[in-house]
Amino acid sequence: MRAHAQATMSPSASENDLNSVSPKPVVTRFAPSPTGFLHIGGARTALFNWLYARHHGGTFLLRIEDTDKARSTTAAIDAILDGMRWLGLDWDGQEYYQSEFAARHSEVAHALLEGGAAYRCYMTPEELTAQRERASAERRPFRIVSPWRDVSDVSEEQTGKPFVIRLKAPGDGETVIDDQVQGRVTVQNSEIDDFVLLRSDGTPTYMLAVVVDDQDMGVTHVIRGDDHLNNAFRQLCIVRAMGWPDPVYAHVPLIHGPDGAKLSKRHGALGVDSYRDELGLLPEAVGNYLLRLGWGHGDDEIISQSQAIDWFDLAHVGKSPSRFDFKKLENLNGHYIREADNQRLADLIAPRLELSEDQRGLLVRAMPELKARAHNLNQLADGALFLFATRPIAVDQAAAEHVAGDGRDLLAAAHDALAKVSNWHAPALEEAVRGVAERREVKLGKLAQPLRVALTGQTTSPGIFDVLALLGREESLARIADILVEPNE
RNA sequence: GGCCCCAUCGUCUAGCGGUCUAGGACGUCGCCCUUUCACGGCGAAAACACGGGUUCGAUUCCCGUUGGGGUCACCA
Repeated sequence: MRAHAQATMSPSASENDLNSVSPKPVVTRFAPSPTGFLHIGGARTALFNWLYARHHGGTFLLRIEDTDKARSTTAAIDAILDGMRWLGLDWDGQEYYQSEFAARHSEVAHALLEGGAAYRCYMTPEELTAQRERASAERRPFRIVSPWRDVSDVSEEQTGKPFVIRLKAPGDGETVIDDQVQGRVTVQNSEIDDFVLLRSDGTPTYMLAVVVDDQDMGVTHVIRGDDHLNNAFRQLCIVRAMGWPDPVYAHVPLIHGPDGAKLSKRHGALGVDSYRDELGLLPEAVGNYLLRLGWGHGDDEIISQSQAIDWFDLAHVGKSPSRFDFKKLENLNGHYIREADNQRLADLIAPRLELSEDQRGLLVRAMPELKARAHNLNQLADGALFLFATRPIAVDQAAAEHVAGDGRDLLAAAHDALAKVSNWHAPALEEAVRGVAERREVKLGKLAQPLRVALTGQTTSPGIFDVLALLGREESLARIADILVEPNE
């Protein structure tokens, strides 16, 4: 699989033991399976686990559930780690890889077997499907009934055949989980079937692996997606059969697409890497959005990561699924772009603009004007394009009309006035341009638009005086002159 | 279909029996600011799914209906 420092499965976060007095220290974990990118729902689960641990001064662990070797890839693992780092979700210690604990999983399965809480089941796949089909034909719920459940002595001929180890489910009574998000949930034990612990090839199933790993890693709080709530009852059977302490469960509702159905590729469900690279979002915006999706703190909307750590709790996590609203995410992103450091933003978009050092300087200087207008980094980069365009600059079709007719005359007048400005800064430039407008008895807008088109090639841009100042005297006058000499097409 | 869960403006949510003629945010629509676009400011439309209870009093508690979601593998 993958080389990494040995992750010791030391029970509990022993480092904290001396400091914590009565309640046991909180240990949470995020346990993604590396079969794809870190999707947005996973990111939120990770965020909640991280926040809960940090809020309680506990430990946040990361475990890669790579037991399905056929579907797990190192590229997916890297994408997950990368996504978490980007979101600022640092995990404690080395990440764990579930595949490395197969022996331990098997050991527990056999312990269960010895203790009589599990049994070898020799049913063939054919027998299984036959049973399943019979159930659906009779329109009754399928629950496996293995003839091997209570067989004590197995014939020698049989023992040579392949078998799986199944848990002996309780059968009667009921199991209750006090879920920190969903509340008290009760399930009749008759609903819980004899699920597989160890496959016929000796590998552990997910159901077994999670429980064993959570126990060995000292996980106290299992915070995960709602889709695992049903599993929790089965997992609890293993926990109790082993005599281990129940973990605290918190099942967070899933994120849905705009149409209310589970978020999927159809909705453009993306990896967090796409939120960064393709959508041009800032990690603080994505984090803030994810936090507020399904959790609230009064009327607060803009919440920093440290505030989130202070405020986060499971009690205020909503119980119903929430829909993903991209508009709100982008609005938040606009806010964080405006808040962001100019140099940082310039560094973020410089690569896609392919700038020289000098040009980077200009970009930083222009940033206060540029960032006020962008909701994502793509818009930010687009907005900066005019600064680095080479003359004669291209003029948008729609913009061209502003530099024809009257506009052209005004532009000529502006050019002359600007050429006389000695102190090339916004205030002086404004004075000169306004002077022209007054003499020609036109509103400033009549002059500003042609000027904007000549300087940027577009009808929208930062304030025109800032544009002039940013571009500099020589470049500005040249761009205006270009328009004046070039006959309009 | 069985089991489990959920239900406040279009969306995210506040509300934890009277403070609700239901608050905030995004989005939408006006107006203001203004050289364009944004930003910002002001304002508007917009919700307690329905029906029964409990209670002096229900958005808040209980039951049912409807609607939505999750889950039913030798996948995780």
